Amino acid sequence: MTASSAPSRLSPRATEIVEAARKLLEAEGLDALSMRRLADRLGIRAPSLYKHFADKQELEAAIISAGFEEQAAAFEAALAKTDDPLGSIATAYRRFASDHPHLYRLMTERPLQRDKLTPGAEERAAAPVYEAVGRDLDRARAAWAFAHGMTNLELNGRFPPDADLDAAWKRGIAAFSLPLPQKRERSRSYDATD
Amino acid sequence: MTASSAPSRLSPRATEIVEAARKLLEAEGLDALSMRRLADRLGIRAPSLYKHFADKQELEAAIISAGFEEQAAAFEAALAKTDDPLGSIATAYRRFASDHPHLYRLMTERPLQRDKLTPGAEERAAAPVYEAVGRDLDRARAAWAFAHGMTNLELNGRFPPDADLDAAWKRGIAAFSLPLPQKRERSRSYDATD
DNA sequence: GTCTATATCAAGATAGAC
DNA sequence: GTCTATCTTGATATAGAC
Repeated sequence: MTASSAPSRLSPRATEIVEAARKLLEAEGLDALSMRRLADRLGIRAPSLYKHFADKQELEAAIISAGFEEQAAAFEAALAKTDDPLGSIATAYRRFASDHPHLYRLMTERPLQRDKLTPGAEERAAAPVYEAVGRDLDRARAAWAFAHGMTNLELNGRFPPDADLDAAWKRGIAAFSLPLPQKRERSRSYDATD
Repeated sequence: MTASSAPSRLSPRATEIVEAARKLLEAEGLDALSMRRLADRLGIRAPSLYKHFADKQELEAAIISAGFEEQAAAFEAALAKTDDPLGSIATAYRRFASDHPHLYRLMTERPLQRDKLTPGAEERAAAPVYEAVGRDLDRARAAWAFAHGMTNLELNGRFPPDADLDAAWKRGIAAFSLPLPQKRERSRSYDATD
């Protein structure tokens, strides 16, 4: 009974397993992430995994938690040195998803089992977005939805192949950015229709 | 060989099967949509379904095509009688997804097999969004991404339970709406920071 | 921490008769 | 258009030995 249902520190071996699982996920996609195939990669048998994780959900939650931590670090770094907070975070967001599309899917495509996640990880990833929009909750949620929507539609190949997605990203970022305080004249420009 | 891989008119029996499949999907979710369970609902055996559809993907494509047609009709109706095109379409979009969450997921969560869809159905559903934003492609894509992102995050329970999602929707709709031509003063108001 | 053996279940799909 | 019989594959998970 090494495994527990409450999120707790992982043993060294469990950490190795999570890392292998993430590699498998990123290399071959969500459908390939089965206990059998993971065990194959580790050179052990599938039932052995259950000594480290109570069930597959717990393993997935560990992967997701690690993803949130990584996302949080990327967002915090993006925010640290920029005068375009939302643009900078959006770029980091987009990059994270395109670097780890299958991980991103795992993290977003289903309801989160929050009780199994590392406490605080999700919040830590969300906080920089909130900061970047001037601590306006509605704006933060709308901006997040925009970024997630772009990412998801892009990952699912829903845009035409010739679509200028950079331009669409820019349009959305502009729509949710705070006006620069030092130049008041610009506060109207990004909504000019033509 | 009743079934074909190219999208063609469905036989009456095939149409019945698609309707039953959609009911099963909407009632019990994507995981429940198996050939066996569908056959059960129809009172037949699973192999019989393969006389009407070459494979499961073809059946799913028929469901998705019907979903696009329905979405298109809803959007066209929403656009017909309103002075707030994007707001009106957004409401229709949100309603479609909340009325048919599992269908919405089927329609959005994976890459589309476009060669199996009813020709034109996807485009017909997209056209009203394009119209609603003044035929600005970047704006249309950004607005679509916002709406899809809100919907997807909502369906996946990613927002806190006490989040004011109506407000977030309003904020996003405002961000992508065309300024009203007759009242020029309003064109700044929806971007006021505070 | 890993093993073998096994339970249980369900999926998509085909062959060929009627 | 539907049937029975069957193939093939793969999943999560448990028991109990070492």
